[in-house]
Amino acid sequence: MAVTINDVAKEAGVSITTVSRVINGNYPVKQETRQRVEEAIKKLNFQPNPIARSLVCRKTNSIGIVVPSITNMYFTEVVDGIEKYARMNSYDIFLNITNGDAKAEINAVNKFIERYVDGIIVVDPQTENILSGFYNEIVNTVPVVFVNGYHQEIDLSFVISNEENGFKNALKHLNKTGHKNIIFVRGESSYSYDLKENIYKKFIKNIGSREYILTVNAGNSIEVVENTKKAILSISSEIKLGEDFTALIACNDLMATGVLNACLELGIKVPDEFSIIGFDNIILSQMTTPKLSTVDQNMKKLGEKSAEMLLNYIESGYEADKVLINTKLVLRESCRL
Amino acid sequence: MAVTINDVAKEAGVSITTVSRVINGNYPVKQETRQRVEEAIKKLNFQPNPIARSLVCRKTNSIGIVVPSITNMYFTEVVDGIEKYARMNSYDIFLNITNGDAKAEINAVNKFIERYVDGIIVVDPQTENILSGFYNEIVNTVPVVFVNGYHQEIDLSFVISNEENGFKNALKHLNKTGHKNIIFVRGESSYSYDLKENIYKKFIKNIGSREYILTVNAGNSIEVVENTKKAILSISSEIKLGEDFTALIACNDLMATGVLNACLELGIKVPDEFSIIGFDNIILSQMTTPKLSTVDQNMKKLGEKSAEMLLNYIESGYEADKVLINTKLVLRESCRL
DNA sequence: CACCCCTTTAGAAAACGTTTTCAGTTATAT
DNA sequence: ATATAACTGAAAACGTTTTCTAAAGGGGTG
Repeated sequence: MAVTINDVAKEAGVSITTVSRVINGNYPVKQETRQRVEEAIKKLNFQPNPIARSLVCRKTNSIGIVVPSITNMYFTEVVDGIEKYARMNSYDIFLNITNGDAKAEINAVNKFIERYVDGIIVVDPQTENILSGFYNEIVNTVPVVFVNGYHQEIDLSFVISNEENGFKNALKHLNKTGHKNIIFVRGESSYSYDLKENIYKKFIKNIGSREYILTVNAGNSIEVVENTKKAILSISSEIKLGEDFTALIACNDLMATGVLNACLELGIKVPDEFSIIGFDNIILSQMTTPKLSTVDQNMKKLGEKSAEMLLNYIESGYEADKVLINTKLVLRESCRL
Repeated sequence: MAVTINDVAKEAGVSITTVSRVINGNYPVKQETRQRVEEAIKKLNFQPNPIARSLVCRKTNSIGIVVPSITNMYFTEVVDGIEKYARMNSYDIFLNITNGDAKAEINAVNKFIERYVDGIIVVDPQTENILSGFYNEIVNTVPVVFVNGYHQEIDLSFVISNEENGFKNALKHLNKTGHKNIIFVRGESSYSYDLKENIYKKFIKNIGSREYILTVNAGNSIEVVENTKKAILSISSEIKLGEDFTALIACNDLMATGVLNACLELGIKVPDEFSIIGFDNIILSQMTTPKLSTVDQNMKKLGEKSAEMLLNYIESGYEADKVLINTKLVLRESCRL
């Protein structure tokens, strides 16, 4: 069927060894011979079978990426960053979506290992899998890098967004522009939510103002927006938005959008009467009216950086490391300037 | 390093042939022998090397998916559908993002073929690649199915969303709920936009009303929303929204969102003064206030169906075919009911 | 009962398409 | 002349599946 190295060798009148050498250029071949081989390759349009290659070299030039969801604009940008970097460096990528299920995540990783991928990136790993030590074993077999997720005192490789910094800046901005009482909205349970809540509490205590934490039910992207909107609507009788509290900071842009939708429905003017700041800077944040002020996590860079680390590990060996990606407050229209 | 079929054979005291046979169950093996082998496999935790397997069987149990963008909620759901179906049937998926570049699409397909994927799904193929005959050659090598895109008189396999039907229904609904003058907004050039424009024109002529076609510049998702908003804003002096025209139908939900944003800014009440219907039913359409009425394309099903077709081709041989997926008008809050 | 034929079961070896090791020959430099 | 470098090929290796060959067992026939 397909043309093999044997056909080329025959055509050029050399051994397959020589053909292999001119292909890989890792061994001296006489100029004249090389030329003959190259002509044969071109003439027959020969392309080395990567499978045969993989078998002997134990290298597949592929990486696996496991991600909780792909209908989530956050992850989508991370994956985009990974894909671009990987492809630029001629790695192909396998995709596996786990729906945030811990078992599914483990299965995905094991499947990738069986497939002999050269490396694995896990976006937002399940905390229990990190803590169980599962990955500490895996990492002896194949390099793994994680994008975000729980990483305290864990000897694994992470690319982490500097959420503290960005979140603190958002809080500061709100306060600097005259807001004292600021609502905090978070989801049910996640390392990142806890992190932000702690910062929020400390900040509020520092400026001596009133704390208000709203926890909304998780779910898919649509549900997050919906649930947040409902939650805001339901507290709006108990608490006067725009008076008792004049600002709100949300753990992500979906929640912020939900808040915005609630304000629209309640007739509360954003940002004139009420300021909102989201987090992440997903594309949605530029599709609302007013456009959301938010903290840019640079998901694309998170993805690129994780891919860069992974490829380095593949080439030069694995060694646990953590790299921090800066976040940046981006002021748009949903808060005072 | 890893345990091979040889280790198992030695452990069980049989030949590798026998081990292979109990693994694949394609040849009679004495009950007792089988048991011994199975125990050895379990004891050593043997997993056949898929690469060696691929080399001899010429089957990789993987499919390639090429998609213009992954930060586009439309494609994202298609990919989600494909991934789920493929994984359920134990195929792994390779992902390649082309950014809508025709050359990149060709490269992606060629790369996948070099990798010996068992099949390829191309989402929204570039019309020029379809017309050039490129794929008609490819299809002799490996099955390919397309999701949407140009498909007139083309002898290739498509899963197509029945856009005509859904679009017509949306138009009818608008007219039935008292709208006569309806604006049509489309992007620059695409088979699907042309299709809808033709239906629109015919419909408007039929009901004897005034035609107004607004073409907005393409770009990424954010730009589409933005450009549409600007376009609406700029025609709003020339044309009285809510008076001259009381409704609008857009070629996709991003455009519809842009329109909605413009109305919000202009103080035009949706749907009381102005009705909007989008197209696609991407998640964004449920995140706006009011929620967008739209035509559901069931992208997930498009993905699933294309994967189903592809796997059938892989098992039973390729044969060009077209299957139509129904669309459905979903009425929410952005238009009269 | 001996013989033959067929079925069941099993292994040796070839094949898949590469890379790499080993051995060897020729040319070049000292 | 000799050591070294440049160049080449045969064969082993990677880990499977599959083909080919064959032994063992069972049942029917003369």
